[in-house]
Amino acid sequence: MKEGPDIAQIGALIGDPARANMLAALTGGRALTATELAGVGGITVQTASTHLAKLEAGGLLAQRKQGRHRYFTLADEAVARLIESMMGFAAGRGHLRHRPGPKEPALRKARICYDHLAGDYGVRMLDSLIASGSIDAVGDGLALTEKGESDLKCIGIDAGALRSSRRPLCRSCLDWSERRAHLAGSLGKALLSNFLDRGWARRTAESRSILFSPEGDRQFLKLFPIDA
Amino acid sequence: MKEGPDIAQIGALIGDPARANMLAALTGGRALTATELAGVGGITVQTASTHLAKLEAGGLLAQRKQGRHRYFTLADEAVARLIESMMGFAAGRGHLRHRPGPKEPALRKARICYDHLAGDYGVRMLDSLIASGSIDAVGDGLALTEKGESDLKCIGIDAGALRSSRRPLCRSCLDWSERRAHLAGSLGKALLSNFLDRGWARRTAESRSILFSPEGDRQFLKLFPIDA
DNA sequence: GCGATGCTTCGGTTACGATCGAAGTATGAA
DNA sequence: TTCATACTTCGATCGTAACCGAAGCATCGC
Repeated sequence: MKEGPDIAQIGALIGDPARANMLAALTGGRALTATELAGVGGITVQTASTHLAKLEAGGLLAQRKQGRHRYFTLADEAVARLIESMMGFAAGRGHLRHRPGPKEPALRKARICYDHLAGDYGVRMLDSLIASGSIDAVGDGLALTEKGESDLKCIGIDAGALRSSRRPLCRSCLDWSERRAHLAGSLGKALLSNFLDRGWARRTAESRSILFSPEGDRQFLKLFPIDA
Repeated sequence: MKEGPDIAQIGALIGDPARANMLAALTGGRALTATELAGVGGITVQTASTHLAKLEAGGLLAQRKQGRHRYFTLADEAVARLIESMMGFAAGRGHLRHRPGPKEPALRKARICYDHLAGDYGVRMLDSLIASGSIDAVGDGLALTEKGESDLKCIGIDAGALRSSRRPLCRSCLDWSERRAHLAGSLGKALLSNFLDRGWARRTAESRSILFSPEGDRQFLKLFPIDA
């Protein structure tokens, strides 16, 4: 009965709480050192080291040596998608690790998902882009319209350049907190970078949450209105 | 750092080889008894029983008592999608459990994926539907066109009726053997049922593969041509 | 009622892997 | 060179969970 690919291997890799925590932290897109990841996982560096070696051997992580540090990241976007999709699934089943805590509200409002904006703001942005006719939604799929392309140019995003990369321009990503889609892909990444560059928002040190400044908040809500 | 849903729990559930085998077998869509699943997992019934209880407690399985049998199925389509997406991921990383065996070719040609057609034939069918303008593909999304709706009516499928269900009509599902999309959703299910009803193909007892009769093969290839 | 079948629960064994202390390697700083 | 930092490897411990035999329920056929 051994048919098809081996999902048990990956399942087991993700199945350890310490490893799952590390992977979730890396979904934040930032490269982290072994010591930082040990903190995230609640274990010593030695243990973390063996975990990280396993994750790398399993193809989930990539590492980059830099001086005496070793920075770990998710191997590629596919890993990030897998983790996020499992989070979405888990959230739907009520497999929550804890009761809503203090940091939760900020996370639900806006957080980073690999390299793009997620949470309430991420969902709102996509809704608004669809409502304004900048993005076409067909089923699960998303496509940038001509109107969208010219609108984006106004805020300084060149969709044509993004299109040349092998990565899909628009991709929908299921949000585990909102249970609705937000915008991923290279366009999602470009938009978030744009907000950060403008100083509308900034990433936080240890968490995945994105903090908007009062002014950035105002601008964002103006740029992506929601009709009643 | 405990942020978000608990993916470790589901990872661990899928992470055991015996459980992974059972889940993969249930992706075949057929309801299986505990004894059958024990065989699939290569373990005794006692062990299988505890595994199944865990999977049910985790929300991955549903069971239905019928006489002295107990039939297990995946809890819902979301579970099937999760499993298939993990298979796609695993296949992409080369996490294969074994060298291609004797049953492989049949599986690659046509197999069942929860309740719709996958494998080479599944991919071909979707390609053909898109090429003929029956289905619109935008990004990852799929939508049935008016032409598609009337074409389907000719072979006896009422898309309007399917639309009334809560389940999406068209959904793309990544094929782990072909690494390309095939058609899922209620329409995917309806098409496969149609082929089975017509006697073009039949399911096999223990495997996920779908066997086409010579006549069914001819009809299928005629109905879903591929342009050079 | 009886025995047979399908499945679960209990008890005990076993093995694997997560864990950490301690020692070893590499890089940087002084 | 010497010390400090970042990380890995080694070795040993410990817990958990997978596993099966045997016994316990439930349901069917007779």
